[in-house]
Amino acid sequence: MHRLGDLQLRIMQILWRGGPRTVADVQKQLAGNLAYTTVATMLRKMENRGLVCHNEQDRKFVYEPAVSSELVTRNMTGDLIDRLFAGNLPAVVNHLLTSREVSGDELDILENLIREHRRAGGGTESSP
Amino acid sequence: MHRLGDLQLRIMQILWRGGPRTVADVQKQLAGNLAYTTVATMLRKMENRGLVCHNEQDRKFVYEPAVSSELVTRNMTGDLIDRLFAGNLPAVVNHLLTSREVSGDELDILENLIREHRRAGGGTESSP
DNA sequence: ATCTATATACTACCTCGGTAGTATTACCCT
DNA sequence: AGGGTAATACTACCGAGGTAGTATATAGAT
Repeated sequence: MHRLGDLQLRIMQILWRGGPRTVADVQKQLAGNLAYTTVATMLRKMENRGLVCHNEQDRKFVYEPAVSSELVTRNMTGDLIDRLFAGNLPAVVNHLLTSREVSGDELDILENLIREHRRAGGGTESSP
Repeated sequence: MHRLGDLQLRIMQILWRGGPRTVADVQKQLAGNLAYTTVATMLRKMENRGLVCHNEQDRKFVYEPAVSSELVTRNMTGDLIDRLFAGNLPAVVNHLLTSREVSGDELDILENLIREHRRAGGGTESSP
């Protein structure tokens, strides 16, 4: 469902930041001088896809996200994990650890994340 | 560099398995009855992109991967992590833990992964 | 009343993934 | 030698992301 291209994702990220939202503002915040009409066209296409919506105000379209950052992130990562790792979460993390430079500090953070998640009731008990 | 579509990735996965590699074999192993020419065309396009290469043998093209599974996996995950998480690995793991059902067993496995990785010399010491 | 600046709408074009039909080549069998 | 069979080559087409030009409406200034 949600497989966003580069430009679309960058636009969503601008809208998610909650700042200004007219076409002109989005264009200004997009690094890389895209034509005004390019941004406007993209926003219209994205609205057709249900990614954003707009209100008219003062003759200008003011856009806002129609889907949350969490949902898009979840869909996109889930999609990749299914395609590359058959949904196997430990395989993902293993790949991340072995294919990247991970600092000791980061390893600490990861351990804490897991600990907290376990305490926070996360963990579908499986083998009792 | 490496942003593979669904069909391309499924074909690579078949080739990575090391089994038979003629067009007919790839077609057979692809679930979902695609036309023979579809598979052949896709393989030719993928060869142009440097994803696979072929040798002729007995009047048949025998394909094999030109890039490793590890490289493609690394590029695709890295691409997504850069686009969604600005390269922040802990943010990725945090998202994975909070957006999915993770069993207690899986949490154990993750902790072990991190421990082993730390022992195995992984961990670019940062704050000495 | 008209001109100008700005905003949106429409259209066009390119690339790429995906899908497949048609054409061509070459082997093999009788 | 001729015909079937199986392989590759070429071409075409669709949808989507991305890019932008042209047309049109409209508010504001003089």
